[in-house]
Amino acid sequence: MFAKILHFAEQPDFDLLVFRGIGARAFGFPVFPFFHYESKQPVPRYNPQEIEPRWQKFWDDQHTFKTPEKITGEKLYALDMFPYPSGDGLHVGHPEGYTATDIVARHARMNGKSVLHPMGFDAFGLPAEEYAIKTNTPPRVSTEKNIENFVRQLKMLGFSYDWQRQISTTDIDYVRWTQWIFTVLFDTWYDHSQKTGRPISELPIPDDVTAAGPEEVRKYQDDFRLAYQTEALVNWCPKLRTVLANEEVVDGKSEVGGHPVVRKPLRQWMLRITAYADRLEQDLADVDWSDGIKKLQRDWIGRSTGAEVDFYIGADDEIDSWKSIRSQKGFPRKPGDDVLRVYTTRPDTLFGATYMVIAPEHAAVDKITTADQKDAVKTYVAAAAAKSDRDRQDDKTKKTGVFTGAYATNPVNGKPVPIWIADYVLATYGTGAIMAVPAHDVRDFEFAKTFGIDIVPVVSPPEGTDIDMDQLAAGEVCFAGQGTAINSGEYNGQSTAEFKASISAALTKDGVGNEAVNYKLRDWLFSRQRFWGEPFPILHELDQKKYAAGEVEFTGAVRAVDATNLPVNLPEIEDYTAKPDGDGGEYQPPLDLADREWLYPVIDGVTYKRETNTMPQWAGSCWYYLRFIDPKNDSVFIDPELEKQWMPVDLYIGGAEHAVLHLLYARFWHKVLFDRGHLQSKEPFQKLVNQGMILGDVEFTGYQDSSGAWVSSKDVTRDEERKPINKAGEALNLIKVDAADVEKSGESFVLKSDASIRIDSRAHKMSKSRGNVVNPDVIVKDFGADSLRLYEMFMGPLEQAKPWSMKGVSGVKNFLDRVWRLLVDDQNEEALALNAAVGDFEPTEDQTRVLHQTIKAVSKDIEKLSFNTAIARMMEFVNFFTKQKQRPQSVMEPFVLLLSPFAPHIAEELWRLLGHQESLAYAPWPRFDEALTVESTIEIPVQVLGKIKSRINVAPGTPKDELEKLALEDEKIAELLAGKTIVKTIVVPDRLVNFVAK
RNA sequence: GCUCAGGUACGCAAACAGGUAAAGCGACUUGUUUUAGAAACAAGUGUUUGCGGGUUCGACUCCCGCUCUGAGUACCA
Repeated sequence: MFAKILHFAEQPDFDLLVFRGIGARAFGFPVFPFFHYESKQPVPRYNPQEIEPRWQKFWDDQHTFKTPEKITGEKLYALDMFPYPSGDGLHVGHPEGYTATDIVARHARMNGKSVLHPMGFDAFGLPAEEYAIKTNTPPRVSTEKNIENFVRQLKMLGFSYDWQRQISTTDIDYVRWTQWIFTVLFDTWYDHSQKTGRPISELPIPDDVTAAGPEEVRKYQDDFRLAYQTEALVNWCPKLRTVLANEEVVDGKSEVGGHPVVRKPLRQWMLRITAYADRLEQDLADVDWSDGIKKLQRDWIGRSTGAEVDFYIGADDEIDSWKSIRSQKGFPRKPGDDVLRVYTTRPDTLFGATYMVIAPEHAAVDKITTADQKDAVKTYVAAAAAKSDRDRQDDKTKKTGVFTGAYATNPVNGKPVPIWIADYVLATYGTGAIMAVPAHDVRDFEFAKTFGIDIVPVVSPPEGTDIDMDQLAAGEVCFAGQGTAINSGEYNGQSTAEFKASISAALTKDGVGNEAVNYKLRDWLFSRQRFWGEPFPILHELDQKKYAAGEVEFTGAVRAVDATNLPVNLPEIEDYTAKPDGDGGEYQPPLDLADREWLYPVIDGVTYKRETNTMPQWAGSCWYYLRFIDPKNDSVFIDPELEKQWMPVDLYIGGAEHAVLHLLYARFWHKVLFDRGHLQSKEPFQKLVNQGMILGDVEFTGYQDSSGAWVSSKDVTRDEERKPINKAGEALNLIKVDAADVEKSGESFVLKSDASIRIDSRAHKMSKSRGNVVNPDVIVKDFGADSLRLYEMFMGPLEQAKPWSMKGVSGVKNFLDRVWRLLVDDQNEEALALNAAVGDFEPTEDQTRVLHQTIKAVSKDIEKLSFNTAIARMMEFVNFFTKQKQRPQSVMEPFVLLLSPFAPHIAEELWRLLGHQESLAYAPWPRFDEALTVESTIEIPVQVLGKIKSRINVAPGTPKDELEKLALEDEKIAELLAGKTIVKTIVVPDRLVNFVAK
């Protein structure tokens, strides 16, 4: 490659500066010479730089891809996961999914379907705000600039979006409806008995609450809303000055920027997604997603069933009265002060519960701790609070804990069990307390071993398990599986399943337990202390007297902004770099910098303070697919009639990184809106496909020690910071090795100069720091948009991760060049003219067959989203017809149509050359005739004992007995079978003949 | 540790309700033509499907075990 470049650079008429600028310096990879066509040269050579912008302008001017007003016939809603418009512009990963949906959309239009294919931008979020803080530029300004750049790049790739429908989550008009949906969530409670979300006004209020007055009623209602506030222990990132969702914290550090995260209590808005957990899980059955993604979502929801059980911790002499009250009144909704409530999936092991553990953050910690344990507990709890999630994780195998000094009573046998505090119990799951059964739970087992607590086996393993019964009885091993009950009084002998059922019934009868369901899924922490997000449409009532006196104090009452007063715009901020501080030196969100007029609105004479948290970036992406259907409506968020017509999304393509959160959140909102009668579709995304990641070009990496000697990669390990070290523990240097200096040896690569040195070969994720990022702008400039589209589809299966290869791009460019020459007279320098070989010929039988085979294969492959094979079939077509002296126009035309969804610009250009004045965007998709795809003769193998010995030529569809006869007549076969007896003959028509002979 | 995906030529890949292994692209070799260089055109090279076993007339495809790679996840009681 370098030789070429130098050669080129020596040319006096070659623009060296341009070359250097685009190539080696700016982007760090070689540039292929053929993009430097002189554009003065009019037409004969394929020149995407001239063709592509021309057709893009044509489509734009003609509104070619405008969504039809009314659906006629079938509809297709093809949707891409809209991008965050970062300042870096489009990444080559974006066009992969976008090209796939574009092919499907274009193909559907040609099949007469009504197509909705929109694009928009998910434009709230941290980077714009970080940029604002750094440069004091309003985020809206930089965001709009970035969107403009994204639109330019997307148009440059020739996607058939209906640009009239472009939206951004930051549009004031869009924010209005995002806020409106929040008010719906705020106004909704989940009725578990009817399994639906209902207006808060329909929430039944218990009499004692009503009697306590309107204030109590309000609090009761607030407890049930899908959007509610809580004082939550949050992941606080001091550097980013915001709270992060659990999902945004990776290894105790912020996902964005990698800053340390600590835990801190703060008032937060939460969304009660857990109320919908069951429906989110069950309705997965109705959608057409891969099993992998469904499983991912199911695991994330993490439904488990078991029982809640109360352990008595009150005064010993009152236990009998407690028991009798419980057996009369039953299991209360909220546990009282006299019990510790636990959640367990194994109520059948209750007899083996030899101690209890509560989380360090559990509310009962202070209450139950005895005087002599106070100091130890205090120390432990403080240490646990200071520990990051990362630290807790690292110590996972080492169990820590402290005894509270208190005991509870085991409800099944009345035995006292000690109560411990340990951080292996999570405050946020179940009830934050567990009954510990060390004989049958690995974690409890480790803990009990560490602290010398009794281990009582109560489940005998079934036969066939390699658990030693003696060891189990001695408390030396732990068995977590199912089996038969022992040491469990009257329950002895029951199987785990029977026991679960019978004990649950007994606990319920005594009022000390209840069946319960739990989820790993937690409620969604929905507020951020940031500027660049949707403001909450929420007003906090102020104490009016104190406000008049200049003090700000909340009454606790909260109301939503009336729909007529939406949107709540973000206030103008003068200094984005300022850090607002509250009265007590507490950190305040940036919106507290707003002027008083914005901050303290007066409604009906009452002064409120606006909520100054903002929504997370997920909010806008939760419903954008609905707005695309009706983007300009200013009376509702979507016209129900249009929603009915277009929903659900028929094909949704995007990165696997959104397989869990975005999809779960969007489905949740969708279901709430459905329950409240605003939507008619139950699920938003019918078919979902995750594209694989595009990795950088394959790199070879070797290792050298400090003396510069090579170290084979099999002798390299990683230290704690994942830096490479050799066996002696010395740090090693990573050395990039040129592909020319390595060769394959067995399964791995070795240095050519020293075959004992193994070299790592791997394609890495594209990243700025690695310097292997490929910029789509450059590819379009060098090869054209059609080549980029075609290459990204040709690399391999859509869902698979694949490495980028510049040589591959030139391969598909070469294909398009061949397509061009197939139809264009490249000798004619004067004007664009048809190749002389193309004409009004009658196609030969072979030509017809190749055409129909190609139509068939390409059509099927598009339906299967198997674009790489579709392209391969078109390459075969071109290889065949390049050799044909006569290329019938009636064959060339359908081929151009087949190519058009993949490479629309060149196809439009050739379509026009073939004499059509209209765009081919709505030309009917070519049909094939099955009969014409059949070969006149086929060659089939003849096997003896499963080994191929000969081949015979027959007409397709030759019947079995005929085939057998022909095979037997074959000379070689006859020779081989001579003197042997045929035991069995297998004949598969059109496939093979196999003789089993002895 | 667990879950999932995957291992086919030098690289990317195709075929898999079991039936001619390598379609297609790149790489490589040779030739033709044109050439300042590239390009174009033509012909050709390569291996038996990660390893071991099983089922079968027949296994890349199904089953069992192992191994390697990648992704996700992490005490969820």
